[in-house]
Amino acid sequence: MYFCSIEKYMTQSEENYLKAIYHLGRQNPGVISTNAIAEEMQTKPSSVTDMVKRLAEKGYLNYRKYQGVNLSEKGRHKALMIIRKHRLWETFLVEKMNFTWDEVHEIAEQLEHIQSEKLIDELDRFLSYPKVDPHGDPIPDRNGDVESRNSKLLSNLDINASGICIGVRDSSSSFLRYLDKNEIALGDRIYVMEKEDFDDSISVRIGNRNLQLSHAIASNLIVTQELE
Amino acid sequence: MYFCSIEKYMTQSEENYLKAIYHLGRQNPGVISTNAIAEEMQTKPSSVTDMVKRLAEKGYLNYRKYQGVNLSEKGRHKALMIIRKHRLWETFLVEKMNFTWDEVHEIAEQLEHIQSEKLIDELDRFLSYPKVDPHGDPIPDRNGDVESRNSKLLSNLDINASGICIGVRDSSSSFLRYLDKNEIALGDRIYVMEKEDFDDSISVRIGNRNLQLSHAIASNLIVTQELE
DNA sequence: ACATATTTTTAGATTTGTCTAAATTTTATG
DNA sequence: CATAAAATTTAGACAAATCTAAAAATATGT
Repeated sequence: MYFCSIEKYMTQSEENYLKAIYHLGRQNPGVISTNAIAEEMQTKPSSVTDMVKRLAEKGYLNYRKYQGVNLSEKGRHKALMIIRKHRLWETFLVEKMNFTWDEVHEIAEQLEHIQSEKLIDELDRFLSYPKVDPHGDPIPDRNGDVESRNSKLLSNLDINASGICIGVRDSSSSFLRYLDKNEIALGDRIYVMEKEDFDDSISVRIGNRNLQLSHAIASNLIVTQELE
Repeated sequence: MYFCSIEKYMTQSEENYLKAIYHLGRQNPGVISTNAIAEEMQTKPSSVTDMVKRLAEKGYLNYRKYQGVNLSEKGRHKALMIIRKHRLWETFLVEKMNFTWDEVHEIAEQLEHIQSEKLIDELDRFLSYPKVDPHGDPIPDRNGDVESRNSKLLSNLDINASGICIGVRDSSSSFLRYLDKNEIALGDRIYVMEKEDFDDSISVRIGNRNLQLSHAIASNLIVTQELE
């Protein structure tokens, strides 16, 4: 458990960098490069260097010149708290405000910077302590603990295997709208019937429908690891 | 009705100035001085001049050098939309998030800058279209219309008159906590028994209790105008 | 009315977060 | 291993929002 010292608020920009660095670290454990952060943040490497120095000075990052960065324990905890806020707000927007799962990201990007621990804990209670957000991403608890799940990408399932769809790797609205259009939803059981070597597309069965999914689609659907 | 052109978002600072100018205009109709804005915003007159110029350039204010400012129709509408958001969020915090009326102001100051018309309209629906916020302040509707009410300050009621407490002029947490401690709440009927010339304090009856209220208190309680 | 006080504005500096362009360090290649 | 390529950092500039100090305009008092 991380104990918080009394400290000044971070700026929104600082919070956004921390979140980006956290996400990059999940995708690709180890040290994170300046260029990777710049791409993730849609900014220039020189801007990243400046910000990284500031965050390192404040103790959120471990940084060695030319060697890339790593979240410190303090930075990891802070990033998890921002992600907790983001995902709780997304859940709120879908569950209570009649938003669809492809509409919530941008607004949650704004709401995640609201500073009030009490508000977030009350929101959590109000939503009955949800474990995952509308995209299936796990919501960290108030201590920063995240429930880990056995999961795989649909594209990695073998023929004749099946899994329950529990999340999306890409939560862009275009991908989400594709899933809506093809009536693929979280909770659906997906059975892999065939895999095409040439383009890595797969034939699946969902309910009583057969669908052909491209690799781009299948590699962005997260399913439970189920032993057959 | 005001028709909105497609326009860039305002910064939070710009929004805060607009809101301050709106409030100053209500307190004291006519032209608003640079110094008054500086005091309201807890900043320096030179900073106000800079901002006022920008807001005037963007069409939110009428400004003549050395002559003070006025909200334009566009500025008034924008200010009302910010106030609508502020008061809806305050209502949300009290009604759904278990906040007390003295805790909500600062968080609503953050939330009022969230940019999403749909979110605000959904929030309005979710709260069943409230007419007033937890402090009794009226909530503008989505067109910027505010329900006007006949109201008076308690300190202006005559002896033997009575009124229903419908709002507070000062919503600082110290004043609100004073009211809580003395069990004075919105909706209470207050009967004026006596007025003391010397210090303008008044004796009132609320329910079956007699209370002595200083002028500072009585002049911050808003009551309905009731004819006897 | 005229000198003085007050208010308001301008000019120049500061901070945050960004940029471009140039310099430096690391990595890759022949 | 030397040199080219790529990645990273530095230096200097800019916009937003603020400040201080000085200048300009307006208001006030006798």
